[in-house]
Amino acid sequence: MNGFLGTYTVSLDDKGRLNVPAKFKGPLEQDSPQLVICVTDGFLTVFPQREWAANEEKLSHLNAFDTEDRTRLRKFYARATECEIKSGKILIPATQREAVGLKKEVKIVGMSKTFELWDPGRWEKEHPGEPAVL
Amino acid sequence: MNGFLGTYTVSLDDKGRLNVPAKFKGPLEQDSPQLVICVTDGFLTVFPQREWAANEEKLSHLNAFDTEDRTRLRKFYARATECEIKSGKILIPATQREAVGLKKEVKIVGMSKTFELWDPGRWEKEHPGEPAVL
DNA sequence: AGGATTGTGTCAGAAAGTGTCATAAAGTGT
DNA sequence: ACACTTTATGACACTTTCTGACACAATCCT
Repeated sequence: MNGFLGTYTVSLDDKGRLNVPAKFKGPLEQDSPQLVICVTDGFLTVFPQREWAANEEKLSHLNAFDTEDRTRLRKFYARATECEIKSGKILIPATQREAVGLKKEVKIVGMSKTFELWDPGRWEKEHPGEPAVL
Repeated sequence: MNGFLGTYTVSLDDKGRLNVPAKFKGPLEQDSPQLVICVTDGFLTVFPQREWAANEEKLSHLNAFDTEDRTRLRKFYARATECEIKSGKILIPATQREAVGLKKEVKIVGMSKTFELWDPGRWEKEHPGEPAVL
């Protein structure tokens, strides 16, 4: 498997659940249904459990007793939420949807080890050169 | 399990009890209902029993006869209180609520092994870059 | 002791999250 | 091009969680 590739437009259901495209289901569920969704600059990044753990590892040198380090840790942890795929769908917490302006339609962008969720409008604004269908 | 992640806004009830979000209940109650709440710089840090013990361990090399070390220890111990989750809620002692200005609304910020309690106003002031909803 | 304050358990209604299914749409093989 | 399979959508019923409130217990104070 080559990880998450490609761009899809999918819809959120009435409760804000993302319908995960079939191509992403495999890689996502293969090690565990757990995943972490993190607010990044204007979009959401979805980390499969294993990948999140790898990133967390990189912060292990920071000292939770140090005020500055704590601020750095907070930036990382405060914006994240643990989620799960259930029945092929992922519930995106309302706060996170609002943080990046997700409405009914969502662009899913594969980034190999992770993937991103964008509001189509914002995606278009930040990637004006991209082919329309993507 | 990834520890405490994410930011939630919850309310204190009429007696100052924190409604612990469902996602935090598991990790909090798993080893014991005991926890320690400590006044840090303008917010409260909540340590599950086990995590508090681990931190205490790290301070064990400090020398209680050394003036500076004693100051450091005092910072840690004097500001802490032992609490418990009961019926899914944690009673935050009035002195601690007042120390960091907690009113009806409280921001809960996951920090992996621990989590923090902030007054929303203060949080906003110290983290102006954060997405508004967080 | 009596009264005030603080702490605890519980519950009902509202809000948010979850499972399932029917239909529609897209993809596949012949 | 056709029949068939897989995937996506929207809807609904159901469950869990959150909130605010109340009643009661324990503690403190004078």
